[in-house]
Amino acid sequence: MVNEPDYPRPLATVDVVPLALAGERLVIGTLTRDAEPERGRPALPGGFVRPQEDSDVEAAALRVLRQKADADPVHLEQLAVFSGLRRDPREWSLSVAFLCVLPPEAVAATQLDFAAHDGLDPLPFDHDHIVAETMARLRAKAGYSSLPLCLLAEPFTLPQAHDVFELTMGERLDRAAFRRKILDTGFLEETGETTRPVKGATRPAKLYRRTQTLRFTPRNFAGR
Amino acid sequence: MVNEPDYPRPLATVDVVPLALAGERLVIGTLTRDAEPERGRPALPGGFVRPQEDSDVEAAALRVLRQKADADPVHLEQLAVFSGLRRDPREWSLSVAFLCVLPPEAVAATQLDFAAHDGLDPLPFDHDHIVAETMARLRAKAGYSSLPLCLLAEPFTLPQAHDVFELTMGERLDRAAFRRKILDTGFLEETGETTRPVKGATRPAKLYRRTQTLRFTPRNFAGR
DNA sequence: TCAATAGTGTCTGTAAGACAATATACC
DNA sequence: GGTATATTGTCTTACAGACACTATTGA
Repeated sequence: MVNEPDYPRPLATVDVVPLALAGERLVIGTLTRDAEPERGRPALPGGFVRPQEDSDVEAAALRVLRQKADADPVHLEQLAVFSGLRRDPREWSLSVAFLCVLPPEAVAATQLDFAAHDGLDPLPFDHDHIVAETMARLRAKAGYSSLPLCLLAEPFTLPQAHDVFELTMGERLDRAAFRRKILDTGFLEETGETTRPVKGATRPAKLYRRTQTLRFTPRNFAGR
Repeated sequence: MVNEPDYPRPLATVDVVPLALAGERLVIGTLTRDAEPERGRPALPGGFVRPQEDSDVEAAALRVLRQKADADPVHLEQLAVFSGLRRDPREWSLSVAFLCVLPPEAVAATQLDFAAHDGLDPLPFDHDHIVAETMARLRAKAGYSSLPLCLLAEPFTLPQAHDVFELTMGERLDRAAFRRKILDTGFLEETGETTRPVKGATRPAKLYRRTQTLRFTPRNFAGR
Protein backbone atom coordinates (compact mmCIF):
# COMPACT_ATOMS: atom_id res chain seq x y z
CA MET A 1 0.00 0.00 0.00
CA VAL A 2 2.87 2.32 0.63
CA ASN A 3 5.27 1.72 -2.20
CA GLU A 4 4.30 2.54 -5.71
CA PRO A 5 7.40 4.21 -7.04
CA ASP A 6 6.31 4.47 -10.65
CA TYR A 7 3.46 6.85 -10.07
CA PRO A 8 3.87 10.46 -9.03
CA ARG A 9 1.58 11.66 -6.28
CA PRO A 10 -1.14 14.14 -7.12
CA LEU A 11 -1.32 17.51 -5.50
CA ALA A 12 -3.80 17.36 -2.61
CA THR A 13 -5.56 20.46 -1.42
CA VAL A 14 -8.59 21.58 0.54
CA ASP A 15 -11.03 24.29 -0.47
CA VAL A 16 -13.53 25.80 1.92
CA VAL A 17 -16.85 27.42 1.10
CA PRO A 18 -17.53 29.78 4.03
CA LEU A 19 -21.21 30.56 4.43
CA ALA A 20 -22.66 33.13 6.76
CA LEU A 21 -25.75 35.16 7.38
CA ALA A 22 -25.44 38.89 6.87
CA GLY A 23 -28.71 40.54 7.69
CA GLU A 24 -31.23 39.14 5.27
CA ARG A 25 -28.61 37.74 2.93
CA LEU A 26 -26.73 34.51 2.64
CA VAL A 27 -23.14 35.41 1.88
CA ILE A 28 -20.01 33.58 0.84
CA GLY A 29 -16.52 34.45 1.97
CA THR A 30 -13.54 34.74 -0.34
CA LEU A 31 -9.91 35.75 -0.03
CA THR A 32 -7.79 37.60 -2.51
CA ARG A 33 -5.14 35.18 -3.70
CA ASP A 34 -1.61 36.14 -2.72
CA ALA A 35 0.13 33.54 -4.83
CA GLU A 36 0.16 32.44 -8.42
CA PRO A 37 -1.80 31.38 -10.30
CA GLU A 38 -4.68 33.83 -10.28
CA ARG A 39 -2.80 36.05 -7.88
CA GLY A 40 -4.88 39.07 -6.90
CA ARG A 41 -8.23 37.52 -7.69
CA PRO A 42 -10.78 36.59 -5.05
CA ALA A 43 -11.17 32.87 -4.58
CA LEU A 44 -12.35 30.36 -2.03
CA PRO A 45 -9.91 29.94 0.84
CA GLY A 46 -7.83 26.86 0.26
CA GLY A 47 -4.46 25.35 0.74
CA PHE A 48 -2.31 22.29 0.60
CA VAL A 49 -2.86 19.29 2.75
CA ARG A 50 0.14 18.98 5.03
CA PRO A 51 0.45 15.43 6.27
CA GLN A 52 2.95 16.40 8.91
CA GLU A 53 0.71 19.03 10.44
CA ASP A 54 -2.82 17.95 9.69
CA SER A 55 -4.27 14.89 11.39
CA ASP A 56 -6.76 14.55 8.54
CA VAL A 57 -8.32 16.64 5.78
CA GLU A 58 -10.81 18.20 8.19
CA ALA A 59 -7.88 19.44 10.23
CA ALA A 60 -6.34 20.83 7.08
CA ALA A 61 -9.52 22.75 6.31
CA LEU A 62 -9.63 24.13 9.84
CA ARG A 63 -6.00 25.15 9.67
CA VAL A 64 -6.55 26.97 6.40
CA LEU A 65 -9.57 28.78 7.81
CA ARG A 66 -7.75 29.82 10.96
CA GLN A 67 -4.47 30.79 9.39
CA LYS A 68 -5.68 32.49 6.28
CA ALA A 69 -9.04 33.84 7.36
CA ASP A 70 -8.90 33.92 11.15
CA ALA A 71 -12.28 32.22 11.15
CA ASP A 72 -13.74 29.50 13.39
CA PRO A 73 -16.61 27.52 11.94
CA VAL A 74 -19.81 26.49 13.68
CA HIS A 75 -20.10 23.60 11.29
CA LEU A 76 -17.78 21.97 8.79
CA GLU A 77 -18.58 19.06 6.55
CA GLN A 78 -17.06 17.42 3.54
CA LEU A 79 -18.79 18.34 0.34
CA ALA A 80 -17.01 16.31 -2.32
CA VAL A 81 -13.70 15.77 -4.03
CA PHE A 82 -13.00 17.74 -7.19
CA SER A 83 -10.10 16.38 -9.16
CA GLY A 84 -8.33 16.32 -12.46
CA LEU A 85 -6.96 19.09 -14.58
CA ARG A 86 -9.96 21.36 -14.14
CA ARG A 87 -8.58 23.55 -11.42
CA ASP A 88 -5.20 24.44 -12.70
CA PRO A 89 -4.61 23.09 -16.19
CA ARG A 90 -0.92 23.02 -15.47
CA GLU A 91 -1.14 20.20 -12.99
CA TRP A 92 -3.54 17.45 -12.01
CA SER A 93 -4.83 18.10 -8.53
CA LEU A 94 -7.26 16.72 -6.05
CA SER A 95 -9.20 19.04 -3.81
CA VAL A 96 -11.45 18.11 -0.93
CA ALA A 97 -14.14 20.77 -0.72
CA PHE A 98 -15.87 21.66 2.53
CA LEU A 99 -19.13 23.32 3.35
CA CYS A 100 -18.43 25.64 6.23
CA VAL A 101 -20.89 27.62 8.31
CA LEU A 102 -19.58 30.68 10.12
CA PRO A 103 -21.44 32.62 12.79
CA PRO A 104 -22.87 35.99 11.76
CA GLU A 105 -20.21 37.82 13.77
CA ALA A 106 -17.59 36.41 11.44
CA VAL A 107 -18.75 38.66 8.64
CA ALA A 108 -17.15 41.59 10.39
CA ALA A 109 -14.43 39.81 12.33
CA THR A 110 -12.50 37.78 9.78
CA GLN A 111 -10.13 38.38 6.90
CA LEU A 112 -12.76 37.17 4.46
CA ASP A 113 -14.60 39.30 1.97
CA PHE A 114 -18.25 38.41 1.86
CA ALA A 115 -20.66 38.75 -1.03
CA ALA A 116 -24.19 37.55 -1.63
CA HIS A 117 -24.16 33.96 -2.83
CA ASP A 118 -26.21 34.85 -5.90
CA GLY A 119 -24.22 37.95 -6.74
CA LEU A 120 -20.67 36.61 -6.75
CA ASP A 121 -18.27 37.65 -9.44
CA PRO A 122 -16.95 34.65 -11.34
CA LEU A 123 -14.32 32.80 -9.35
CA PRO A 124 -11.19 31.18 -10.72
CA PHE A 125 -10.52 27.46 -11.16
CA ASP A 126 -13.63 25.36 -10.59
CA HIS A 127 -14.71 27.42 -7.61
CA ASP A 128 -18.00 28.48 -9.17
CA HIS A 129 -18.86 24.86 -9.54
CA ILE A 130 -17.91 24.12 -5.95
CA VAL A 131 -20.06 27.01 -4.75
CA ALA A 132 -23.01 25.77 -6.79
CA GLU A 133 -22.75 22.31 -5.27
CA THR A 134 -22.47 23.81 -1.82
CA MET A 135 -25.66 25.79 -2.27
CA ALA A 136 -27.42 22.69 -3.53
CA ARG A 137 -26.25 20.73 -0.50
CA LEU A 138 -27.33 23.46 1.87
CA ARG A 139 -30.75 23.65 0.29
CA ALA A 140 -31.15 19.90 0.34
CA LYS A 141 -30.13 19.60 3.97
CA ALA A 142 -32.51 22.37 4.94
CA GLY A 143 -35.17 19.85 3.94
CA TYR A 144 -34.20 17.24 6.49
CA SER A 145 -31.75 18.67 8.99
CA SER A 146 -31.20 21.57 11.30
CA LEU A 147 -28.14 22.77 9.42
CA PRO A 148 -29.56 26.26 8.65
CA LEU A 149 -29.81 26.95 12.38
CA CYS A 150 -26.01 27.02 12.53
CA LEU A 151 -26.15 30.27 10.61
CA LEU A 152 -27.85 32.02 13.51
CA ALA A 153 -26.21 33.52 16.54
CA GLU A 154 -27.54 32.02 19.73
CA PRO A 155 -29.94 32.61 21.26
CA PHE A 156 -32.43 33.14 18.49
CA THR A 157 -36.18 33.37 18.10
CA LEU A 158 -38.50 31.12 16.16
CA PRO A 159 -39.22 33.84 13.62
CA GLN A 160 -35.49 34.11 13.01
CA ALA A 161 -35.27 30.37 12.55
CA HIS A 162 -38.19 30.52 10.19
CA ASP A 163 -36.53 33.21 8.14
CA VAL A 164 -33.22 31.40 7.81
CA PHE A 165 -34.98 28.26 6.65
CA GLU A 166 -36.91 30.24 4.07
CA LEU A 167 -33.67 31.82 2.94
CA THR A 168 -31.76 28.58 2.57
CA MET A 169 -34.63 26.69 0.98
CA GLY A 170 -35.54 29.51 -1.32
CA GLU A 171 -39.25 29.15 -0.76
CA ARG A 172 -42.00 30.41 1.49
CA LEU A 173 -42.73 28.39 4.58
CA ASP A 174 -45.97 28.59 6.48
CA ARG A 175 -45.23 30.00 9.91
CA ALA A 176 -47.56 27.76 11.87
CA ALA A 177 -46.48 24.58 10.14
CA PHE A 178 -42.82 25.47 10.56
CA ARG A 179 -43.22 26.09 14.28
CA ARG A 180 -45.08 22.85 14.85
CA LYS A 181 -42.50 20.82 13.01
CA ILE A 182 -39.32 22.29 14.34
CA LEU A 183 -40.54 22.22 17.90
CA ASP A 184 -41.38 18.54 17.46
CA THR A 185 -37.90 17.67 16.29
CA GLY A 186 -36.22 18.34 19.60
CA PHE A 187 -33.57 20.50 17.96
CA LEU A 188 -34.43 23.52 19.98
CA GLU A 189 -34.54 24.19 23.65
CA GLU A 190 -35.90 27.28 25.29
CA THR A 191 -33.45 29.44 27.12
CA GLY A 192 -36.20 30.77 29.35
CA GLU A 193 -35.46 34.29 28.15
CA THR A 194 -37.34 36.41 25.71
CA THR A 195 -36.40 39.26 23.44
CA ARG A 196 -37.20 42.76 24.47
CA PRO A 197 -38.95 44.63 21.75
CA VAL A 198 -36.49 46.63 19.71
CA LYS A 199 -38.46 48.77 17.37
CA GLY A 200 -41.32 50.21 19.28
CA ALA A 201 -44.13 48.02 20.35
CA THR A 202 -44.21 44.33 19.58
CA ARG A 203 -44.76 41.16 21.50
CA PRO A 204 -41.51 39.65 22.85
CA ALA A 205 -40.38 36.35 21.37
CA LYS A 206 -39.10 33.34 23.26
CA LEU A 207 -35.40 32.65 22.81
CA TYR A 208 -34.00 29.26 21.87
CA ARG A 209 -30.68 27.58 21.44
CA ARG A 210 -29.71 24.54 19.40
CA THR A 211 -29.53 21.21 21.06
CA GLN A 212 -26.56 19.02 20.19
CA THR A 213 -27.82 16.92 17.34
CA LEU A 214 -27.50 18.39 13.92
CA ARG A 215 -29.59 15.90 12.04
CA PHE A 216 -32.96 14.36 12.48
CA THR A 217 -34.80 11.49 10.93
CA PRO A 218 -35.53 12.10 7.30
CA ARG A 219 -38.79 11.03 5.89
CA ASN A 220 -38.89 7.79 4.05
CA PHE A 221 -39.47 7.37 0.38
CA ALA A 222 -41.42 4.20 0.52
CA GLY A 223 -43.23 4.49 3.77
CA ARG A 224 -42.50 2.65 6.93
CA MET B 1 -1.12 26.93 -6.25
CA VAL B 2 1.39 24.63 -7.84
CA ASN B 3 4.58 25.25 -5.97
CA GLU B 4 4.82 24.42 -2.32
CA PRO B 5 8.16 22.74 -2.07
CA ASP B 6 8.33 22.51 1.68
CA TYR B 7 5.46 20.12 2.11
CA PRO B 8 5.52 16.49 1.01
CA ARG B 9 2.47 15.28 -0.86
CA PRO B 10 0.21 12.78 0.82
CA LEU B 11 -0.48 9.40 -0.65
CA ALA B 12 -3.77 9.54 -2.55
CA THR B 13 -5.82 6.41 -3.11
CA VAL B 14 -9.31 5.29 -3.96
CA ASP B 15 -11.28 2.55 -2.21
CA VAL B 16 -14.41 1.06 -3.66
CA VAL B 17 -17.27 -0.58 -1.81
CA PRO B 18 -18.86 -2.94 -4.35
CA LEU B 19 -22.46 -3.75 -3.53
CA ALA B 20 -24.58 -6.35 -5.27
CA LEU B 21 -27.69 -8.38 -4.83
CA ALA B 22 -27.22 -12.11 -4.46
CA GLY B 23 -30.57 -13.79 -4.15
CA GLU B 24 -32.16 -12.39 -1.03
CA ARG B 25 -28.93 -10.96 0.30
CA LEU B 26 -27.08 -7.71 -0.04
CA VAL B 27 -23.43 -8.61 -0.49
CA ILE B 28 -20.15 -6.76 -0.53
CA GLY B 29 -17.22 -7.63 -2.73
CA THR B 30 -13.64 -7.89 -1.51
CA LEU B 31 -10.31 -8.88 -2.98
CA THR B 32 -7.48 -10.73 -1.33
CA ARG B 33 -4.61 -8.33 -1.08
CA ASP B 34 -1.59 -9.26 -3.15
CA ALA B 35 0.72 -6.63 -1.72
CA GLU B 36 1.93 -5.53 1.67
CA PRO B 37 0.69 -4.47 4.07
CA GLU B 38 -2.04 -6.93 5.01
CA ARG B 39 -1.04 -9.17 2.14
CA GLY B 40 -3.29 -12.20 1.89
CA ARG B 41 -6.22 -10.63 3.71
CA PRO B 42 -9.48 -9.74 2.04
CA ALA B 43 -10.04 -6.01 1.72
CA LEU B 44 -11.98 -3.50 -0.32
CA PRO B 45 -10.61 -3.08 -3.82
CA GLY B 46 -8.46 0.00 -3.94
CA GLY B 47 -5.43 1.53 -5.51
CA PHE B 48 -3.39 4.61 -6.07
CA VAL B 49 -4.63 7.61 -7.92
CA ARG B 50 -2.51 7.93 -11.06
CA PRO B 51 -2.66 11.48 -12.33
CA GLN B 52 -1.14 10.51 -15.63
CA GLU B 53 -3.74 7.86 -16.36
CA ASP B 54 -6.84 8.93 -14.50
CA SER B 55 -8.78 11.97 -15.64
CA ASP B 56 -10.21 12.32 -12.13
CA VAL B 57 -10.79 10.24 -9.02
CA GLU B 58 -13.92 8.65 -10.49
CA ALA B 59 -11.80 7.41 -13.36
CA ALA B 60 -9.31 6.04 -10.87
CA ALA B 61 -12.06 4.11 -9.13
CA LEU B 62 -13.31 2.71 -12.43
CA ARG B 63 -9.82 1.70 -13.44
CA VAL B 64 -9.26 -0.12 -10.17
CA LEU B 65 -12.57 -1.92 -10.54
CA ARG B 66 -11.88 -2.98 -14.09
CA GLN B 67 -8.25 -3.91 -13.69
CA LYS B 68 -8.36 -5.63 -10.34
CA ALA B 69 -11.88 -7.00 -10.26
CA ASP B 70 -13.00 -7.09 -13.88
CA ALA B 71 -16.20 -5.40 -12.81
CA ASP B 72 -18.31 -2.68 -14.45
CA PRO B 73 -20.57 -0.73 -12.14
CA VAL B 74 -24.16 0.30 -12.75
CA HIS B 75 -23.65 3.20 -10.39
CA LEU B 76 -20.68 4.83 -8.78
CA GLU B 77 -20.72 7.75 -6.40
CA GLN B 78 -18.32 9.40 -4.03
CA LEU B 79 -18.90 8.49 -0.45
CA ALA B 80 -16.35 10.52 1.47
CA VAL B 81 -12.67 11.08 2.03
CA PHE B 82 -10.98 9.10 4.77
CA SER B 83 -7.63 10.46 5.69
CA GLY B 84 -4.87 10.55 8.23
CA LEU B 85 -2.86 7.78 9.80
CA ARG B 86 -5.80 5.51 10.36
CA ARG B 87 -5.42 3.33 7.34
CA ASP B 88 -1.79 2.45 7.42
CA PRO B 89 -0.08 3.77 10.54
CA ARG B 90 3.18 3.87 8.64
CA GLU B 91 2.12 6.68 6.38
CA TRP B 92 -0.45 9.43 6.24
CA SER B 93 -2.81 8.79 3.37
CA LEU B 94 -5.92 10.17 1.82
CA SER B 95 -8.47 7.82 0.33
CA VAL B 96 -11.55 8.75 -1.65
CA ALA B 97 -14.15 6.07 -0.97
CA PHE B 98 -16.83 5.18 -3.48
CA LEU B 99 -20.18 3.51 -3.20
CA CYS B 100 -20.46 1.17 -6.14
CA VAL B 101 -23.44 -0.83 -7.31
CA LEU B 102 -22.77 -3.89 -9.44
CA PRO B 103 -25.39 -5.84 -11.34
CA PRO B 104 -26.39 -9.21 -9.90
CA GLU B 105 -24.52 -11.04 -12.66
CA ALA B 106 -21.29 -9.60 -11.32
CA VAL B 107 -21.46 -11.84 -8.28
CA ALA B 108 -20.50 -14.80 -10.44
CA ALA B 109 -18.59 -13.00 -13.18
CA THR B 110 -15.95 -10.94 -11.41
CA GLN B 111 -12.77 -11.54 -9.45
CA LEU B 112 -14.47 -10.32 -6.31
CA ASP B 113 -15.38 -12.48 -3.34
CA PHE B 114 -18.79 -11.58 -2.05
CA ALA B 115 -20.12 -11.91 1.47
CA ALA B 116 -23.29 -10.74 3.17
CA HIS B 117 -22.89 -7.16 4.31
CA ASP B 118 -23.82 -8.05 7.87
CA GLY B 119 -21.64 -11.12 8.01
CA LEU B 120 -18.30 -9.77 6.88
CA ASP B 121 -15.15 -10.79 8.65
CA PRO B 122 -13.29 -7.79 10.01
CA LEU B 123 -11.47 -5.94 7.25
CA PRO B 124 -8.05 -4.30 7.54
CA PHE B 125 -7.31 -0.59 7.73
CA ASP B 126 -10.45 1.51 8.19
CA HIS B 127 -12.43 -0.57 5.73
CA ASP B 128 -15.01 -1.64 8.28
CA HIS B 129 -15.73 1.99 8.91
CA ILE B 130 -16.01 2.72 5.20
CA VAL B 131 -18.42 -0.18 4.77
CA ALA B 132 -20.54 1.05 7.65
CA GLU B 133 -20.81 4.51 6.13
CA THR B 134 -21.65 3.01 2.79
CA MET B 135 -24.51 1.02 4.24
CA ALA B 136 -25.79 4.12 6.00
CA ARG B 137 -25.67 6.08 2.76
CA LEU B 138 -27.47 3.33 0.87
CA ARG B 139 -30.17 3.14 3.48
CA ALA B 140 -30.60 6.88 3.55
CA LYS B 141 -30.81 7.17 -0.21
CA ALA B 142 -33.36 4.38 -0.35
CA GLY B 143 -35.56 6.89 1.45
CA TYR B 144 -35.48 9.49 -1.27
CA SER B 145 -33.97 8.08 -4.44
CA SER B 146 -34.19 5.17 -6.80
CA LEU B 147 -30.69 3.99 -6.01
CA PRO B 148 -31.74 0.51 -4.82
CA LEU B 149 -33.19 -0.21 -8.27
CA CYS B 150 -29.65 -0.26 -9.63
CA LEU B 151 -29.15 -3.50 -7.76
CA LEU B 152 -31.70 -5.26 -9.95
CA ALA B 153 -31.12 -6.79 -13.35
CA GLU B 154 -33.43 -5.30 -15.94
CA PRO B 155 -36.18 -5.90 -16.59
CA PHE B 156 -37.62 -6.45 -13.15
CA THR B 157 -41.04 -6.68 -11.56
CA LEU B 158 -42.61 -4.43 -8.98
CA PRO B 159 -42.44 -7.16 -6.33
CA GLN B 160 -38.71 -7.40 -6.97
CA ALA B 161 -38.38 -3.66 -6.64
CA HIS B 162 -40.39 -3.82 -3.44
CA ASP B 163 -38.13 -6.49 -2.03
CA VAL B 164 -34.90 -4.66 -2.82
CA PHE B 165 -36.21 -1.52 -1.15
CA GLU B 166 -37.19 -3.52 1.92
CA LEU B 167 -33.75 -5.07 1.93
CA THR B 168 -31.83 -1.83 1.66
CA MET B 169 -34.03 0.05 4.07
CA GLY B 170 -34.13 -2.75 6.58
CA GLU B 171 -37.83 -2.43 7.25
CA ARG B 172 -41.15 -3.69 6.03
CA LEU B 173 -42.86 -1.69 3.34
CA ASP B 174 -46.54 -1.92 2.59
CA ARG B 175 -46.93 -3.35 -0.88
CA ALA B 176 -49.80 -1.16 -2.02
CA ALA B 177 -48.24 2.05 -0.73
CA PHE B 178 -44.90 1.20 -2.29
CA ARG B 179 -46.47 0.55 -5.69
CA ARG B 180 -48.44 3.77 -5.63
CA LYS B 181 -45.44 5.84 -4.73
CA ILE B 182 -42.84 4.40 -7.03
CA LEU B 183 -45.17 4.46 -10.01
CA ASP B 184 -45.83 8.11 -9.29
CA THR B 185 -42.16 9.00 -9.32
CA GLY B 186 -41.67 8.33 -13.01
CA PHE B 187 -38.61 6.20 -12.33
CA LEU B 188 -40.06 3.17 -13.94
CA GLU B 189 -41.38 2.47 -17.35
CA GLU B 190 -43.17 -0.64 -18.46
CA THR B 191 -41.44 -2.80 -21.00
CA GLY B 192 -44.77 -4.14 -22.16
CA GLU B 193 -43.66 -7.64 -21.28
CA THR B 194 -44.62 -9.77 -18.33
CA THR B 195 -42.96 -12.60 -16.50
CA ARG B 196 -44.04 -16.11 -17.23
CA PRO B 197 -44.83 -18.00 -14.08
CA VAL B 198 -41.85 -20.00 -12.95
CA LYS B 199 -42.97 -22.12 -10.09
CA GLY B 200 -46.29 -23.59 -11.02
CA ALA B 201 -49.30 -21.42 -11.06
CA THR B 202 -49.07 -17.72 -10.32
CA ARG B 203 -50.18 -14.53 -11.95
CA PRO B 204 -47.57 -13.01 -14.28
CA ALA B 205 -46.04 -9.69 -13.26
CA LYS B 206 -45.48 -6.71 -15.46
CA LEU B 207 -41.85 -5.98 -16.25
CA TYR B 208 -40.23 -2.58 -15.84
CA ARG B 209 -36.97 -0.89 -16.54
CA ARG B 210 -35.40 2.16 -14.95
CA THR B 211 -35.80 5.50 -16.57
CA GLN B 212 -32.73 7.71 -16.79
CA THR B 213 -32.97 9.78 -13.68
CA LEU B 214 -31.52 8.31 -10.56
CA ARG B 215 -32.88 10.80 -8.11
CA PHE B 216 -36.22 12.33 -7.39
CA THR B 217 -37.44 15.22 -5.36
CA PRO B 218 -36.92 14.67 -1.67
CA ARG B 219 -39.58 15.68 0.72
CA ASN B 220 -39.08 18.93 2.52
CA PHE B 221 -38.49 19.35 6.19
CA ALA B 222 -40.48 22.43 6.71
CA GLY B 223 -43.10 22.15 4.11
CA ARG B 224 -43.58 24.14 1.05
C1' DT C 1 -56.69 52.78 22.13
C1' DC C 2 -53.44 51.25 17.94
C1' DA C 3 -49.62 49.14 15.48
C1' DA C 4 -46.62 45.50 15.07
C1' DT C 5 -45.00 41.21 15.76
C1' DA C 6 -45.42 36.51 18.31
C1' DG C 7 -47.89 32.64 18.78
C1' DT C 8 -52.26 29.30 18.40
C1' DG C 9 -56.57 26.95 16.54
C1' DT C 10 -59.00 24.97 12.99
C1' DC C 11 -60.25 23.26 8.57
C1' DT C 12 -59.02 20.68 4.51
C1' DG C 13 -56.68 17.94 1.20
C1' DT C 14 -53.20 14.58 0.41
C1' DA C 15 -50.91 10.61 1.15
C1' DA C 16 -49.26 6.71 3.88
C1' DG C 17 -50.41 2.39 6.44
C1' DA C 18 -53.50 -1.37 7.14
C1' DC C 19 -55.83 -4.73 5.06
C1' DA C 20 -59.30 -6.79 2.30
C1' DA C 21 -60.72 -7.82 -2.28
C1' DT C 22 -59.93 -9.03 -6.96
C1' DA C 23 -57.16 -10.77 -11.10
C1' DT C 24 -54.50 -14.13 -13.61
C1' DA C 25 -51.66 -17.61 -14.30
C1' DC C 26 -50.92 -23.11 -14.16
C1' DC C 27 -52.15 -27.25 -12.03
C1' DG D 1 -62.02 -25.43 -8.94
C1' DG D 2 -57.54 -24.67 -6.18
C1' DT D 3 -53.32 -22.45 -5.17
C1' DA D 4 -50.01 -18.90 -5.44
C1' DT D 5 -48.71 -14.60 -6.54
C1' DA D 6 -49.81 -9.88 -8.67
C1' DT D 7 -52.52 -5.92 -8.52
C1' DT D 8 -56.21 -2.79 -6.99
C1' DG D 9 -59.71 -0.61 -3.79
C1' DT D 10 -61.05 1.31 0.52
C1' DC D 11 -60.85 2.97 5.09
C1' DT D 12 -58.43 5.45 8.58
C1' DT D 13 -55.15 8.39 10.38
C1' DA D 14 -51.45 11.77 10.41
C1' DC D 15 -49.82 15.84 8.92
C1' DA D 16 -48.75 19.79 5.91
C1' DG D 17 -50.70 24.07 3.99
C1' DA D 18 -53.89 27.78 4.31
C1' DC D 19 -55.52 31.16 6.98
C1' DA D 20 -57.79 33.39 10.54
C1' DC D 21 -57.65 34.21 15.24
C1' DT D 22 -55.61 35.49 19.83
C1' DA D 23 -51.66 37.41 22.79
C1' DT D 24 -48.34 40.77 24.33
C1' DT D 25 -45.65 44.50 24.09
C1' DG D 26 -44.72 49.97 23.83
C1' DA D 27 -46.39 54.19 22.00
